[in-house]
Amino acid sequence: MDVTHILDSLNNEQRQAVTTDNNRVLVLAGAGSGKTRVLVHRVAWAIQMFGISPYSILAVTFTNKAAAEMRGRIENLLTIPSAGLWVGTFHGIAHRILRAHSELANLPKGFQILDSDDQLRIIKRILKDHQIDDGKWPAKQAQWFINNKKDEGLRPQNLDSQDDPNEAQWINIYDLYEKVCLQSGLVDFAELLLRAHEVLLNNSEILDHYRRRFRHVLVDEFQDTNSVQYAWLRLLTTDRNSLFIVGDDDQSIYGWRGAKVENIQSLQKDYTGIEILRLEQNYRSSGNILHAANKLIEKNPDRLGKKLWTESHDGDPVKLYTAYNERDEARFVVDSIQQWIEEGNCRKECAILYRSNAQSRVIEEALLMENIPYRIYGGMRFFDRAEIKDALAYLRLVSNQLDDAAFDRIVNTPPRGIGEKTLQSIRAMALKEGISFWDAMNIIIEFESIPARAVKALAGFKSVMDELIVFSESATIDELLISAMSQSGLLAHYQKEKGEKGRSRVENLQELVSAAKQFQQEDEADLAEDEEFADLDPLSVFLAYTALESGESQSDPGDDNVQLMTLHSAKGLEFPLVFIVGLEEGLFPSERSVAEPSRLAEERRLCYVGMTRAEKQLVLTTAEHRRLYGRETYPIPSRFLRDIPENVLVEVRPRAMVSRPVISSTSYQEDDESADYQVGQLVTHATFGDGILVSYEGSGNHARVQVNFDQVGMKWLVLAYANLQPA
DNA sequence: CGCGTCGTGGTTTTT
DNA sequence: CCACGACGCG
Repeated sequence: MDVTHILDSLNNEQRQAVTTDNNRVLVLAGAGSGKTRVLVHRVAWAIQMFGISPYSILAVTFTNKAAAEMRGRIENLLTIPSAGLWVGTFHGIAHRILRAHSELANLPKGFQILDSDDQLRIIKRILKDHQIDDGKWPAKQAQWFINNKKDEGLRPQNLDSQDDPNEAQWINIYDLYEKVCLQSGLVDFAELLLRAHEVLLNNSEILDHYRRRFRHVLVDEFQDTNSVQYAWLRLLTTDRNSLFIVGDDDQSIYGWRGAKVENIQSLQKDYTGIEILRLEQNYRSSGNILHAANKLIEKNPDRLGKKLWTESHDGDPVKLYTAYNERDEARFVVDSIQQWIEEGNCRKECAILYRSNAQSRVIEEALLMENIPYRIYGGMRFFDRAEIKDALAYLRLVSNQLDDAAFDRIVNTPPRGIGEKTLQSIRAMALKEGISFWDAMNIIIEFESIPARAVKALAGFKSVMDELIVFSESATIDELLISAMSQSGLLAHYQKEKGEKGRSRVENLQELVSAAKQFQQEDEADLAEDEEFADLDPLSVFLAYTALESGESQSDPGDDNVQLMTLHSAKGLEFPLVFIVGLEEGLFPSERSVAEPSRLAEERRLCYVGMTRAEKQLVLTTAEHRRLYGRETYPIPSRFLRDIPENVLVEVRPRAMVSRPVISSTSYQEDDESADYQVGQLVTHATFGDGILVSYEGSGNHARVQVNFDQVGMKWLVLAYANLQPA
């Protein structure tokens, strides 16, 4: 078979990784070195060259987006069908395993997935039910505690409070939470992984089955794996399985949510003879940008060591702009983008990256002012919207009447006269008898143990649900959804809601119906292709899909928008022009990380990730004043700026205007003609009156100043004509 | 039950 | 500063 097309486009390092005979491989791949490419080609190589069945391959990533991309690229390379190939996220695969072996996992057949929102609600309810003081044990923190322990593979019974009553209470909450989930047939995200691991661990036939099936396991973004995920991989791969791992310790930015970079070291210990290959040639950034990023990351201790190089030219130096304040910073970024566009480039080639979401606001305002369209990444997921979750909760309760979380959500949504009092009776009975809310409701209706009006309201709800349950036997998912939305009055409820908000909610509900329809046609068929999953209940599978998939697949890449996102969400992306804003101590690195070396190192990696997103131009900004939480702050420039060598960094703000030099510098010197004016200075204009000079651009006769006038607000003036007088 | 007021807290995010 | 959640009133 001709396999040259698989190798043709690869460099030597990449080719070596793709074709190595070793069945344990760790590829340390720097940013922009083609790491996913290597993984994809390795799969194609194995299939086409050695005739390995796609059936025996498991490729794992972290996000649905990455998994979809990987699958697409593999299919493009292959000349044969990829049937049976498992490409997915850790969570998706764990979920499939649990569905296939729900009895062994001790889960009801129609178990459902709990998203973090539902999880928090359940915890809040537990705290209420058991009169635990929310002030001393906040629900958010309990959630964090539980998820952390699960990520570490720890159950309540594995935990020891060491006689610390505080700790004992956390463990107690965790324990109560587990019982509620189990009783309701609910599984949270961390539980998916942990329970799948336990199923494999405790059932040797199942474990053997998957070990034999997945002879070839490949993992992308390995530096993001947590303890359970690693244990899971360990369990699945014996010395008869091949393991191909791609990762970059310098891009580990998720330590705060349980990711363990140390897993890369463990790998070398646990898999003897593992071959380590490095991909160091970068195909993304021009020389100066890469050099700056290399120098920055060099400052981190305990790196596995990698030095990226490129064949491309030096390109532009990295630019640094010291803004007067956050609005000046935003204005500078927007001006630069306008200039970029005037030079004939696209808006979508520009990305503005920030450390925290709150920073986007000022930038948005500046973009709006200039009518530049933009898109913010990482907002709310489609399936997380309240109206969508309401509609889905009806389906969840239809599918599984034990689901107390779903019951709780919709019993009075839309409002139907079931108040707090009635709910209290239901909860109290459920808690006392150890039964579900649904069953408790039925008993209360039967014995009419509450006021007649409340009984009537409950009975109304029950009859809607009963009808839906009957209808679900014969209906498709989209039919059931339409029926649920109209019978319950949910659609009418949102249709009544006035304004833009109500309109978009109704639209979203309609969108949900089409998503269900589409799912029924496509995804379900995909799953049935695998005989192990052919007999799954379609409704449960659809509901799981809505929990695991963000629903953002239909983004419109065609639109030419400036891209705004956090540094975290920029990972894996690339843009010709990148701005990283807010490079100030306390903001980036964030205040909460500076005291701890390991967290500081992670911040530095985050900065490295941001910088290596840039292809042609990288612009960094820092502000001398920043309004933060309503207070004016005077931050000092980020330490990361000092790590960038001067010979690749250019300050684009005239020196005369910098009230405090950021970087001692041989960089770029404007003539000092206009040094009469300082930012912050009071000035007077013949028609506008008094104001404060807040910002400055250019030099000499072309210089423009921005003045905030007491009477007329912010104005841009050309210094040469403005005839300003110091006030 | 819906709306208004007061109070508080406020990295990063995927599944 | 501003967004969101907890309370209380009509």
